[in-house]
Amino acid sequence: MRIIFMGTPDFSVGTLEALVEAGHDVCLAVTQPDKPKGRGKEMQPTPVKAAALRHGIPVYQPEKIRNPECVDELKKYHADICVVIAFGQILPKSILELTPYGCVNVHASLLPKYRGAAPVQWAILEGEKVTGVTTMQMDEGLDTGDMIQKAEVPVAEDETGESLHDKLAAAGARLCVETLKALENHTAVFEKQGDSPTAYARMLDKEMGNIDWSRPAVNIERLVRGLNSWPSAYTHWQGKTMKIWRARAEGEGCGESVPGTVIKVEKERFTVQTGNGVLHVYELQIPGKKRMESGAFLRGYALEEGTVLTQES
RNA sequence: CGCGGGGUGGAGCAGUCUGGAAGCUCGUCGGGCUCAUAACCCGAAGGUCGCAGGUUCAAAUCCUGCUCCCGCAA
Repeated sequence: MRIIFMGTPDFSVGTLEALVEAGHDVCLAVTQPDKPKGRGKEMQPTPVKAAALRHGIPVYQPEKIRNPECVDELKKYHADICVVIAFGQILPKSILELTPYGCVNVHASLLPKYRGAAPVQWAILEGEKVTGVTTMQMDEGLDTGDMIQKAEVPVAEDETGESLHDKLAAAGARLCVETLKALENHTAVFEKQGDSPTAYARMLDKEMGNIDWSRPAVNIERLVRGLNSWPSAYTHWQGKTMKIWRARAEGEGCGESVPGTVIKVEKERFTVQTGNGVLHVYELQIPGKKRMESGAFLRGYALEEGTVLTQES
């Protein structure tokens, strides 16, 4: 099929390449404008743009896809279908109806669960054992279109936002190719979503990673895993930000110490009291340093039992 | 030129302000103790102190340039 691809971050790249690989004619890649990024605030192409350029696919980066001239631009390509995956802008009806097959979206959850911007991480934060990807025929609602196909992906015990992201990106790429095949063969079955049983998976932000030690340890562990590798869970120690990269919850009960207290320091880990249960910390990072094992941290810095980690710096 | 922290044996740190023999906690290797050990005791190896230049009798330490890493911000 002749495809207009719309996507922006890493998550989209695998699907773009799978479509090319499957022999489809990707005639245009629509992606967000370049933005200054990184420490030197240098302009960086989006991952989709970089991939498109590698494949010799034209790139279009509208500031606002809603502008009428964008629709005119897209019309020029006479595509059969638009494939949208993590594009980052809401599409107007005129674009949804632009091509014969309309717009198909790959969403990183088992819809109707976790509609919204960060379904991957929210599945971990909510403690899901299974999640997946869903393809759907887009409509004007946000992630509310009729579902076409799904693929389940189990959530591992030690799953992180990043590891799950990679798994789902790969699963989404495979599923998308399947879905296009079904559409082409007219064997696709559309299924209404109904109401979502979960809250809207709102965008992640840095503040979410600030650990509230009064919460249950299992929830904090999910926060650590779900927000790894971005934006990461963190706490404060000696006025410095301490990112927690790897931790495990254990037990129940609130103990005698206030939540956030380091109640035990061992050779390769230390243990923090939470509102319910304790959290063993295995890997962390402090400003100016790379991630390090707790053991390495404890050898170089004096972390004493009784120290309290706090939400405020 | 967005703000800031840092590069010291294999790991994590101290020492830098107030130049003057490389330190701490571990790891590794050898030996000992022990039923045994991630425990304890004894000993050993291992470092161009990120790179280059400068000042000095003398530089990890002061000055200049470069490079790599990281936190914040986006």
